Amino acid sequence: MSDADDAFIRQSFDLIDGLDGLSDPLDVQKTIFDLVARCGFSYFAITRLPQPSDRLGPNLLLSVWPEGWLTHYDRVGHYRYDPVVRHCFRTTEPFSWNEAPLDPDTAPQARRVMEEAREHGMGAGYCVPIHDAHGFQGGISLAGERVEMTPRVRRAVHLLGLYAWSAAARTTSRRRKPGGRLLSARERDVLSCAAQGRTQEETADFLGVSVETVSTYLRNARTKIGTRNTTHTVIEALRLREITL
Amino acid sequence: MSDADDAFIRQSFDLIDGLDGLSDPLDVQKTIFDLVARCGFSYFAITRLPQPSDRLGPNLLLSVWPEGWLTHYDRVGHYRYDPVVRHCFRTTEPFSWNEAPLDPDTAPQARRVMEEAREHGMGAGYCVPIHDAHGFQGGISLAGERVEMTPRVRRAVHLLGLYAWSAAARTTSRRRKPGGRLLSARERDVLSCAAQGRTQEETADFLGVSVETVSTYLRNARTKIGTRNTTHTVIEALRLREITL
DNA sequence: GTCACCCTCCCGGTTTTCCGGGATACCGCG
DNA sequence: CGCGGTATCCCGGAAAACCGGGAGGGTGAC
Repeated sequence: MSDADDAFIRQSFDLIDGLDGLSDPLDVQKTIFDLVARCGFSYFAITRLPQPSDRLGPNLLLSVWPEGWLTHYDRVGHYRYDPVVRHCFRTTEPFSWNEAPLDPDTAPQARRVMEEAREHGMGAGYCVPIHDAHGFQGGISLAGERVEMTPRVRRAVHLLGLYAWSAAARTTSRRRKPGGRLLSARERDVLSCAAQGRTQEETADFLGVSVETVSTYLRNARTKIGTRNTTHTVIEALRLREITL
Repeated sequence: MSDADDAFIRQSFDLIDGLDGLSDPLDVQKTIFDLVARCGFSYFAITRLPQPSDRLGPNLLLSVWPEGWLTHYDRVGHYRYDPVVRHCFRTTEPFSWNEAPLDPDTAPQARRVMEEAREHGMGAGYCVPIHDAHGFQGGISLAGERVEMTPRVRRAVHLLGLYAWSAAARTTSRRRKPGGRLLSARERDVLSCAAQGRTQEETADFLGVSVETVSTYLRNARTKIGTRNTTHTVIEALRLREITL
């Protein structure tokens, strides 16, 4: 309720207002970092996540992160056990790192991740998970020696995280191009049809090609994604965002 | 940037701060409505959504809605064609009702929904979709004759919507009993297996039943959900949250 | 001007799923 | 005590999907 809070909130909104206009990811990074620093954090990272990957590096969008931490994190394979990452899959609410529960079966590894983070100057952190219509997409994490934010500042950070993430995803247009896609346009077409329950014949009709063509597309999609049948392929394509509902 | 905006934002944050303490849904409803009215809206609704339901009524959490609109909406079956609802499935970003795209195949029905809403005093609206780790969960819609909000107010409303929704969901403990589910446990099992690419035979092995049983489950699930084949059923079951990935 | 895709079509044979009948048994509700 | 729902199993024929080939034409890249 303090004036400091109000000032921070106003600045957050100012920043959010300004994000739309930015096109250089470094501008985004700098302005976000300024704000992040104002609430006591030393580091932050905005990252796309799940993806067929067990490393964080290739998925990082923007970050100001301790020297050597990322490479270490990836080399050791922390991604798989990081309780913060895991918790992101389950919740849409922002949370403090220490609130992330430890899975009983990977608790030792998880503790090690947190321990090593502490040694790198990140004794505490705050994470805003980002979900879209298909589930967990990524997140923004703030880190420092300690976290001390009023509930009100947390909420401002929550909102900031949502918009910062989309600005980061937009400006670092890593992928997104059809070149980055796995499937061809036609392959996506037939999978969309399949998802709607069409048979190959109906799909062929709908797309104005022969059944054999449709069959070929489905087969190619199967081998490309490495799936076992059409149902499996549709589900995976959905997860990979090759198609939408 | 105006003082009015700042005042609104401050009040939004005050309200959000206060939501945690409320346990009576009517208190939540009243305070939200006060705030909603301040940015020019006459109505609002907070609703849980997809669910095995083609009616909105049973899923409404809190609302201040025009007389007779809801019953009409449900009687006519608008839920299935409402472009605002449909758009909620695809996006996590708040949007104005007029930004919701019309699906080409249901455009006439969709236009009718919007037309009738207008006749009920809701010529414009603003919707904040709510998603959780499993996808679209519900939303909060504000409505009135016109929408005129500055970008900054929209963002405050966005944040407000997120917290109002969880407060509404928490206080109206309208729990969906497992009895409310459409499919039986076994039917869900076989669909999960199918989603992972298993054939009926493999599924039978996995579940320790005969292939015929698996086949029967799939068939029953098909007829229950009203789908055309396994792929279609899996997709729909996913949408209805009967199964998860 | 190859090379690599993509789009399109075709074939024959095999596997899988779908369809629409069954059947038995258990359980809870009224 | 039926009635409805679930869980389990069975059958035979029809339809659809899958498999592994082949093959021609287009386009863009190196």
